[in-house]
Amino acid sequence: MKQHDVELPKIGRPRNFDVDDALKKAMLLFWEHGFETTSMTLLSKHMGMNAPSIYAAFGDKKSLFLKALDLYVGRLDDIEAFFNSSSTAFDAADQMLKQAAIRFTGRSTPNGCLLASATASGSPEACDVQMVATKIRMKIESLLKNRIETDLKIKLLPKSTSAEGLAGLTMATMQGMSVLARDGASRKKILLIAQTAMSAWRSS
Amino acid sequence: MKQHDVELPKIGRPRNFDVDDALKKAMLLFWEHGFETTSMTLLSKHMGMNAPSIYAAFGDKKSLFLKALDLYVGRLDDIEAFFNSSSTAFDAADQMLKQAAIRFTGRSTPNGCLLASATASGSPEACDVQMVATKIRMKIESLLKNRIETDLKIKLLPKSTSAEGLAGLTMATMQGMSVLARDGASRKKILLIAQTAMSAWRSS
DNA sequence: TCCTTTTTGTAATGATCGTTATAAAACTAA
DNA sequence: TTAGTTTTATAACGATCATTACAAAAAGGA
Repeated sequence: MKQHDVELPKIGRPRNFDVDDALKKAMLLFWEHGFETTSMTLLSKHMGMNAPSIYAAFGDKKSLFLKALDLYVGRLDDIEAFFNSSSTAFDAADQMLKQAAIRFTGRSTPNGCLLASATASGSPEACDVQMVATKIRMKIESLLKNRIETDLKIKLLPKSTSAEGLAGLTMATMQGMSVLARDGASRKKILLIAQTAMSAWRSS
Repeated sequence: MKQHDVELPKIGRPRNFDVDDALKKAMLLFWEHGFETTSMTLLSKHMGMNAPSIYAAFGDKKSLFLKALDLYVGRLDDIEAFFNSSSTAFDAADQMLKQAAIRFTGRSTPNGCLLASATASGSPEACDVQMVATKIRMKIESLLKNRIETDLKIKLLPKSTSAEGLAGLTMATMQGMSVLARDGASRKKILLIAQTAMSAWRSS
């Protein structure tokens, strides 16, 4: 899906790069090396653009990262729609973990989760970037918790179920799977962890 | 516990810093900001030592980080002994998660886990430091898996139990709890996640 | 052709990075 | 006091950081 929020000028020297392609390459670099530990030099090299072109097209490094993060996460509305269209909260969480396991162990992408690792640590100057990642995680967890509470209301889950506990465990498992994936764990192993986490739903 | 691997010289100008205290301060900084994103300038300031003193006492930044990591993790033999002295594998994992939850939400320490966040991302030059953290995680998981298999042999756990799945889930949960703790989740919340994760043991 | 507009490539900016050369300071031993 | 040893503080090192000034290049419109 192309981004058409930046309309191309009709006159002037034409660009010799594709905006979406360049952003995707930036995303992959941030995914692999993190926000602060990916240098503009490396970005410039892999994006096939000189630094001034990057700044003209995406703004400074922080803006570029936030755009890359958006590209990685996708629209939160879509996640909400996915949760709500799932037949059960269990299915929603199960599918999310399975898809995460697959994404974290892709052959043509870095291991782990961009959201989990790219801003896991940082200097004091980058704390606002960390806060953006934090807000995304909290939003996803909140959406999942709401979905669980829906099932609780219609007695699809036992009354003893802790929506906060299950939503929190699901998020923690997902972010933890990222760490293990970065350590080199196989897709089979990560999928097994996801499945094992879901077994907590049957006896909480 | 003092480190006595470096014996003090009897002559020469006396040091005006305490080795263990300085290392602890370095550990706290790495814990909060990560390996690459903690500068020598910041370390120097908080350790109360000039850069040359740091280099003389601890070696370069990488050596200092590895010593701080050792101080944080403690002896792996102790972890193994703790696992083996636990009455069950379940208790071992439960205690580990509970203690982690408490450690990740300490009032006088940074949130989250140094091991999880300090090397979560990094430039290509720092990949050997990441590998050290990876090896520690894999070792702990291996010890836990062995402990689970012991219980499996004496039928303390159902035959259908996946030692790899439970050990992996426990590690993933722990590392994931670190992310949520860094996001500001309360100790109560992190403890609830730990407890919820342990419920997977009752129905795997 | 010339003007305007936009992107390009090059090279530079000041700041900060990790690390170290140097010499004064502070101690013990003689 | 003097010599020897170690740590101190200062200041510098070259490298790299994110960012930008500048001018040539490449297009459309006149």
